[in-house]
Amino acid sequence: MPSTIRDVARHAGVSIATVSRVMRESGDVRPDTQERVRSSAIELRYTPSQLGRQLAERRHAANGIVFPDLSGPYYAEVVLGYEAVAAELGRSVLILSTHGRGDAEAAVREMAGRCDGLVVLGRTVSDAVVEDLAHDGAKVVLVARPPIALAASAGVDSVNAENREAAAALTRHLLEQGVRRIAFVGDPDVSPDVKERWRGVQDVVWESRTGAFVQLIAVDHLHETVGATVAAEAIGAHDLPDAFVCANDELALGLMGELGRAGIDIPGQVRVTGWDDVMAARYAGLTTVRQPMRELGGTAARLLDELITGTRTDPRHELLPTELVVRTSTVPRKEST
Amino acid sequence: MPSTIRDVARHAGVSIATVSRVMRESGDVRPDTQERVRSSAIELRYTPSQLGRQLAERRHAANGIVFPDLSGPYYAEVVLGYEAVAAELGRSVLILSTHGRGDAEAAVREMAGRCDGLVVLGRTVSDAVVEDLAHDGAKVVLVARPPIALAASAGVDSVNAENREAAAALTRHLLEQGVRRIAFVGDPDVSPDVKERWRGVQDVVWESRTGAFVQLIAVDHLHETVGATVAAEAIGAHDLPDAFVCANDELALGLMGELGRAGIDIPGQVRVTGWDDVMAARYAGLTTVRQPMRELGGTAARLLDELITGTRTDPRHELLPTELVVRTSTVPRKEST
DNA sequence: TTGAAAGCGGTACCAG
DNA sequence: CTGGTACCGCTTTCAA
Repeated sequence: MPSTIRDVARHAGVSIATVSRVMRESGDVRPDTQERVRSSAIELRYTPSQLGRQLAERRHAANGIVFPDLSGPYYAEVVLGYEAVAAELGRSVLILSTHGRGDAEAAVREMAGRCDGLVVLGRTVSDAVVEDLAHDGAKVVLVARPPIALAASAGVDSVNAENREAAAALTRHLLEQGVRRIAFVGDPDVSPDVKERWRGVQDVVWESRTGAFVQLIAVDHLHETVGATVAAEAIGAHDLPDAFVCANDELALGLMGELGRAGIDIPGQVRVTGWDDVMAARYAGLTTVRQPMRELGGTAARLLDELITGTRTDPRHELLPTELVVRTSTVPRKEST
Repeated sequence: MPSTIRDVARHAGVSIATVSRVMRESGDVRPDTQERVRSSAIELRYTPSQLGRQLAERRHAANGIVFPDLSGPYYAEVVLGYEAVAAELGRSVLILSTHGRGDAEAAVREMAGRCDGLVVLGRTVSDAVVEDLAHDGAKVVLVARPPIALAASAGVDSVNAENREAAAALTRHLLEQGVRRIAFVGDPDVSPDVKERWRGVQDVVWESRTGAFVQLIAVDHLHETVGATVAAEAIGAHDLPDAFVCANDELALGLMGELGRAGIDIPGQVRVTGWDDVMAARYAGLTTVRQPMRELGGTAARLLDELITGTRTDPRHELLPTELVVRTSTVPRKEST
């Protein structure tokens, strides 16, 4: 239906080679010929087929990003940051949410075949798959997921937000508030990030010599409802810790809601912390750790571009700083934002 | 670098036609030949090139989605709903955020050349561009944007959330609370959705015969900070209406924050409403209107698929229901979620 | 400066 | 059931 390079060539009375040269502004073409081709192209509403072009150039000028899902601001922001930079670098962006689906691996491979490189976020596919892709020549950048160590995986970059030290800072903050018994809510095995946070908490608790201790409430899903359930159980068992350290804000917010309904005072009777600093955290007065989500995506896009263009070949691993945000869920109100 | 269909053909001692047949499970191939080809393919780590395939089939098996940006849950959810259904239908998803960029039109055209059809969200590109794309054979579905009327634009579907009636319901709710002076915050010209909401409010105010009236505070951007500014100005001018009806939740939340800091009681002295029902709205007790964001995206994906596969040719326009969510920003607390 | 032609990696028709 | 081959639409030598 749309016109092809041959249509234009015929119309302008030149060869397809010349049309190609004009369209991509490569090679020398006499101005008047150029003009003729241009007007023919316009008249015929000609747009070079991306497919033909890509096949000939053996490149997609597109890259992908794989994430677990897009609910909650976290991944959305990362994707946004990624898209912004990728667009700036002149590349299209393909997205793929593995969500619950079991066919994640196949889907990711499919996607890999459609782009020059991709970013893999968190727990979406196994390291084995990533290595395999890299082995097949795909350029890969890992985000919110520890670097792959294997020698074979040279050329796989990674970008992460600092977790362990931030968790430590958060924990120190709690200990300063007199907290001794901490309950960590979240499953360290569900995501590498959570594992790091869990470690950071343990680090401080152990070395603090304050008699503080931490228990693990390993909930596999990180939703509001799960948080509410955890709170309800703790309340029912008359077993409130001094502080709930939650793996993310949603969890913490759900938990706070339930505690509030039960008439339990925060931070008087129990303190609560989250992670991510989503918008709702501010309105709920939730102490949390802010991550540079946008930058995570943007940095990944840059690294990926370097890998694709071959500007750099040695793997690189970035660690972006995070920030503790203290609010009224851990410190009695005085002034807060 | 990766092996091609010819490599496999040679290795298996067959023709490329046979390899193609085996790979796509079309045509009849003797089992043992099939087996031979399969093992060759595996041995050579052969994956059919998407590009070659797409070019030959003259289809991308991908569709795009264009949105203003991804901050805030609204577009993120729509995109998520879209991706989920598209994946289910076996199509890859390309995203494009026009954000502030001025080259939106070029970017969208680029994208159109990479997929079989696309969804255009809200205020991203002009109707003229959309019509042009459609004219060039692109399949288009509009979301959060009124249908295009022009005859030439046959084949452009649309999906929208109900705005006017919901705004009317919201307004009636306010009038029942004794509200007479309403300030509508948001620019009806900034988005078609906002315009509809503005109309819905006017509808009720005019026909109510209660002496109620509404003034328009046309802010062009819909951020928290803008909301805070509007509130600050109203406070400074000692000019508080009975209710602020905001074009979205962010705006309303920013406004509430400022009012709260000024010691003004909500809903005692002034009522506030938002739109979208973002997570923070619940924690802030904000009365708002919930939109089926996920469904907007999902429905768009389905319509688009019908257009692409040619299952349907006549244009279709869906209107999805919305729901008024009353919270404490308009009704003094008793019980709330 | 321009054109002819050889790919890029598949699909699918037509013989055999 | 299988092979030969003509495309799909564009890029890029190589000559003229």
